[in-house]
Amino acid sequence: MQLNIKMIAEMAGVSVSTVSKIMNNYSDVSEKTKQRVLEIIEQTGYSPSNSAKTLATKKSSLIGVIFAGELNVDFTHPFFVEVLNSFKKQMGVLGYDLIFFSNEKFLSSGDYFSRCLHFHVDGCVIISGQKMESAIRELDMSSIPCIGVDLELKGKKSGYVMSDNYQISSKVVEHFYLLGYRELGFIGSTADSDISNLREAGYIKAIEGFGLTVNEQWFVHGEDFFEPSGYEAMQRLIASGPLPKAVFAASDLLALGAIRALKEHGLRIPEDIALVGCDDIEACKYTTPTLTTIRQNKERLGVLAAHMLFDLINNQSEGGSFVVEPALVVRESCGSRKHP
Amino acid sequence: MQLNIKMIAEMAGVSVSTVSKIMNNYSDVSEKTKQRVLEIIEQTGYSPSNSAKTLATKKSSLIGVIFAGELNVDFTHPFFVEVLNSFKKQMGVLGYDLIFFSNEKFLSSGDYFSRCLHFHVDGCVIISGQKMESAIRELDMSSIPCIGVDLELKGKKSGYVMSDNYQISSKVVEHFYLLGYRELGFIGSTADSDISNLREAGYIKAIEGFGLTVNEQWFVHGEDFFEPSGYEAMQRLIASGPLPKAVFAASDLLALGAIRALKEHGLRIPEDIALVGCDDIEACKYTTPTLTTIRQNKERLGVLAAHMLFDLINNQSEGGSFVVEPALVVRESCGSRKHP
DNA sequence: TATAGTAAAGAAACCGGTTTCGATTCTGTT
DNA sequence: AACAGAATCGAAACCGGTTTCTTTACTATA
Repeated sequence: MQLNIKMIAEMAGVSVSTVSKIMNNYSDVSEKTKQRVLEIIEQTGYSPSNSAKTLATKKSSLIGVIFAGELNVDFTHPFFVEVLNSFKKQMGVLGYDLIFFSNEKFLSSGDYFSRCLHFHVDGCVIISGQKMESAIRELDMSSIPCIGVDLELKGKKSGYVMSDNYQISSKVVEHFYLLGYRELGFIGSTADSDISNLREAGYIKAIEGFGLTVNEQWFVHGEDFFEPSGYEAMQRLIASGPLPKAVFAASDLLALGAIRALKEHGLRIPEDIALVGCDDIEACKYTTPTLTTIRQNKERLGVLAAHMLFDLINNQSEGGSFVVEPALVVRESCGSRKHP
Repeated sequence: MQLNIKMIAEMAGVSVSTVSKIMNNYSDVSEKTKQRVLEIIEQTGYSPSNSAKTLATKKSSLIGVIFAGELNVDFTHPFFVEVLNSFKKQMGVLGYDLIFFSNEKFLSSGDYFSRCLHFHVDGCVIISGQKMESAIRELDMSSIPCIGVDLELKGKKSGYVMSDNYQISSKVVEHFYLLGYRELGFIGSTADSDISNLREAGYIKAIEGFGLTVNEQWFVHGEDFFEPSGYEAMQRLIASGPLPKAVFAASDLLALGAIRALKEHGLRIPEDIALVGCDDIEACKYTTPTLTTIRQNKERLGVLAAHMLFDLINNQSEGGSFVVEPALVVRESCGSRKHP
């Protein structure tokens, strides 16, 4: 038989209510009985049933984690997974556990909202590089506290965290500029992605800010943020005529694919073309040449997401957003000498 | 107000019990009322409270996921995370969701068993490259169905999946042998790790099986399975005298670290020393030279783990283990020509 | 000593489901 | 028409907690 509150009450010779009060720090219980009961709880290792507690209080201490968007983003995604890791740690410290919703087909059109109700989650975090689907929109607009990671949630009980994408792009352009590169290209994603669009817009703005001209021929797009798209995009760039001197890829995986394509064509990095990625995933350190990239502070993104969600759950904030400053990580893929 | 079974019952003009019976496929309910109620459920999008259901049935449709061991293994681990991904997908298809236990300090000595009871999980999966801790042992011996990934669980309601580590090693040795390498080294981990020990034992056995001699000077160990340990282990190997002609690293990350050390010393791969890793993580494709490695069928490991756990939960099996066959992935790090 | 006020504890309703068991209605048979 | 048996449905107890409200015991004050 499972240990329950009634058994604890009997062992201590008190009522069930008294035990409950002790576990929830009510004040109307004498110090003496409190100690006695706590000792029994300690000895027996009693832990109250989460279901019963949730049923009674409508609070579950559970945070729902949603990988939104069509496939693609899951535990194997090198960027999100690090944010998630930090988020999980921080949420654990705050006393919450994480529950992951399966988004398999058999779910009625990925109805995240009703799953949140089903599990009585206190809040949830939505991870996605893609534009909003309607199921997410519904959740965003609901009364369930939500935090988006790289996803702009606007609901009254929602917020989001992301890196400063404009600044990402401008740091890249500045780096290129100072090294003497003037003919700049871009590899983005056509996936319905706010992130890609923001980075591209910022990139264009920064180029113009430095008084350079934007050549749209050097702007190509893969269908997502993964390696094969980068390969394929660079193939097109190579095929389409004279190359830019430097290219910014909106993700490291895109850059990795681009490297593969360049190598196949016997082009040297950075002598023939310089390259900067984005995300600073592990693999950047192992390529030849090693990949200059933008480091997003994933740990901080996770911690911020956790704290924002906590505040939202406890009505201590009104939502909003946090933007985290990126950092340029200089490695070998842009060379070091001034270019003509 | 939250939609609940009573409201559905009222709307349909039937009793609560009838609604419950319909949702649980009882037979003593007429087709007519069944259709009427189902229609209302459909329209309203009603989804029964998991807490209430769990409280009443003691089944939660939740699977606990535990990252065991001291830190180190978490969402960012390139191997486990892929197994987990496949596991999650399969478990989703089987109708379960995943809950991740925080293993933060504030938990009384990581008492996984009581957390399982707390959440009424139907079963759990334990992921770890390290030897058993007592908290895991307790869970293993309990009546809660458990599956270990790379962790030998022996309890009556437990099972495990792992790759055939002996075969991993023997495939590597065979590869070395056929390419003409005779002087073989090994980089393992001193972490209390069954995996490292199994691979090392299998490696030695295979070397002897080919009639070669084992030189223990060429067997070095890092303190874990990560890149810095590989770097540091290779440093020691280089410092300690004449090098072997080929080295098997018990993980790709160890191999990556070894590559870094070799490059720093101006040693060429594979001309001066050949290298094989293990796991086939993404990064293998991006190193120079690309890394020959052993591919573990992570997807299959995840699927097997899911099905074993499902059977265990439904009393359709007695536990046991599944061993998955590994495959050699030949890339550039061993060269291709026969060595003298 | 009587009384008011406070501290401590418990009874009971409630959360939203499940499940047993008894009641009622519907068949078909003689 | 009477009745057995099956089909259908609902009442109520239960799961393990929380919380309100009442009761009881104790303390302090006049």
